[in-house]
Amino acid sequence: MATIKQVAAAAGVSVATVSRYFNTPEQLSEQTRERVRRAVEQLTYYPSALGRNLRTSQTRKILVILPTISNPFYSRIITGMEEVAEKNGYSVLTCTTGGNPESEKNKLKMLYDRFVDGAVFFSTSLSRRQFDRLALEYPVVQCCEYQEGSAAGAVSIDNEQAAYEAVRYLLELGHRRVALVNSNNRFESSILREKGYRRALKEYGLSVREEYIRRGTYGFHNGEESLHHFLSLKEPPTAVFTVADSIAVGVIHAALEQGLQVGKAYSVIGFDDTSLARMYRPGITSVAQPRKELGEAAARLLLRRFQASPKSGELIFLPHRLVIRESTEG
Amino acid sequence: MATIKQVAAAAGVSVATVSRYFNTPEQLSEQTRERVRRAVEQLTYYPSALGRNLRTSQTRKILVILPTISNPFYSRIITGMEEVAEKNGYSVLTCTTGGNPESEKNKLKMLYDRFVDGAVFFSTSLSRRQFDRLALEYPVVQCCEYQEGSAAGAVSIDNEQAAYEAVRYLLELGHRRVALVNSNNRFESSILREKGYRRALKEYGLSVREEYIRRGTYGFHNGEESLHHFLSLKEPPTAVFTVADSIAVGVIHAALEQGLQVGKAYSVIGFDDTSLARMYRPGITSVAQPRKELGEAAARLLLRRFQASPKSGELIFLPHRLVIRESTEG
DNA sequence: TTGTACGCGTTATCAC
DNA sequence: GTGATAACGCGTACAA
Repeated sequence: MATIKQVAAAAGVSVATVSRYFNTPEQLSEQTRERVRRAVEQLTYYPSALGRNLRTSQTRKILVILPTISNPFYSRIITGMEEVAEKNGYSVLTCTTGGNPESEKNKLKMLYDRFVDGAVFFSTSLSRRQFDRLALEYPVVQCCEYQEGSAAGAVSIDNEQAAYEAVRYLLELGHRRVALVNSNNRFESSILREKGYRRALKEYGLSVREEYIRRGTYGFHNGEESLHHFLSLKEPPTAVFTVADSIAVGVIHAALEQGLQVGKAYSVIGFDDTSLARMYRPGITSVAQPRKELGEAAARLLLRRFQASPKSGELIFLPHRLVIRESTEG
Repeated sequence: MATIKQVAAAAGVSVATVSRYFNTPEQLSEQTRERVRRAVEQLTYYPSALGRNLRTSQTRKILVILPTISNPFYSRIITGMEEVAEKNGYSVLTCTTGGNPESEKNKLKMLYDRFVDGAVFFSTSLSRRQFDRLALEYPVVQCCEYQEGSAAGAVSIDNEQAAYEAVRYLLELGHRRVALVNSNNRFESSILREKGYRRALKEYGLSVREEYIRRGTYGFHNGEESLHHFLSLKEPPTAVFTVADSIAVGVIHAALEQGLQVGKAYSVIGFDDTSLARMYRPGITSVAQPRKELGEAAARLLLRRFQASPKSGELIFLPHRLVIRESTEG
């Protein structure tokens, strides 16, 4: 690897001039520029980020911390972030925690040791307190989740309202026995979606039956098992609202196997409107989040924190919408 | 941000001692260790990667360059890489190119400027020549794809044989009009899978009909459109081998809409055995790759290159297997 | 327009 | 066991 020194020597100029060649080439005379150009080419020199980062004390890198990349939901969000980031001279790096707190702690080190300038979190296994402290010290924002009152900004849809509307739609369809398959984590989104579910029932004068509420993973199996559980009840529900398309697929899959007619008579709603919802048969009615916009907003929020220090955690809500398909219409 | 100097001053020791506190604490006396510990805590000091990386001229980071994370296929591969990497003190960072050559070039800068120690490629938009040059200069390996004779090592399944076996399975089922829906890129995997397809037909004394071969994206739509094309032929195929589960879903979706009985009579095979193949109805017969093992092997390959310089590109093949489901059995 | 010289935060070498 | 000090590669005042 060639260093700036070697290039300077080869070009017969000072290292400062070589540095200028890359950073403010217009300051150089045509001649010098050419001489440096040749030396650079000759030695195939490329300026080291190691030196530059140390000198400027920034890396121009943003870390996105994901629970997993197995969920295609994240893809477009990240694309959105990237577009905004690159437009501002930043690169986006992603890493996954697998939902493992240990692993997450490990990734945080990149923030502590300044390997990246800031980070975007989705879900986090940090406690509210821990995350608050983190947000106070490092540029950090949340996407699709948020801790109220944290110094970290956040971008999200209104999960309570979204769930409310989804369930209301089922009620409008005539269903009176509506179940919920939630996730068993303590994420704000899960709590809020359950809240929305309860509000809709209440509004229709229906009481919440605890046996209609299931909590588990975001996996396919959670859906399957939940359906079997529901069918084992004396009064099985006739509609199911789930907090993920993958769960909805599990529910529908199992329902069809049991000979249920999934559609208007037996309705199922998913969440996130992933490609799964579109491709499955029947197509799955699902709550769509504005993914690209979520990513863009999150990136902008983070970039803003690089400039000014946090006034207080800015909270941005973006609109969701219910995409109707055959799983509630067929 | 506290620096090592400030900590040294606060603890009344030299910076060297503070450094030792983090790197070789056993070298310090109980006393000193305690004094440093207190100073570190007091100032909430955390060693900067910027300084360390410069000094050691390594970052202990591996970059994984993906076309997209929307394909759940990659998830377990990356998990495998991470396990091996972390066990060796490396972290895995991923970034996506969206298949965009421009974007890929951008990510390569992280390699050039030593922001990461090495990289794992899946598909690449670099030409063979370009990739070869890259591999000569930087620690780089390929996963699931490979360029024969490149200095970069690679881990992959035997795509030709895998495709051959899949198609042979369709032939054994009695099909004589077997179509292929390939991708339209020039990746080695696509070329080899087509080769395998042709070999199987040949072995059964069947001629390859060009109208039975379609090339497009890995998307759902490619499958749908391909099926419609096939049905427009005078002699439509009765079985379709596709190079991705998402394509297979498109084919099946469209086929069912056309009233075809997908199963033994009209068979479809996918590739990669993603969760999609398991969850779709009918379940999709698919060629499974040993994902975790692919990731582990790729990581090991890269780590080895960090030690010794490339003898020549090592090529590792891992076993695939055909997972039979209803789309060829129902 | 160009060069000199310092410092960014760390680790490694060499003394003591 | 501990301290000085010289790198690492770069950017940027400041001087020329």
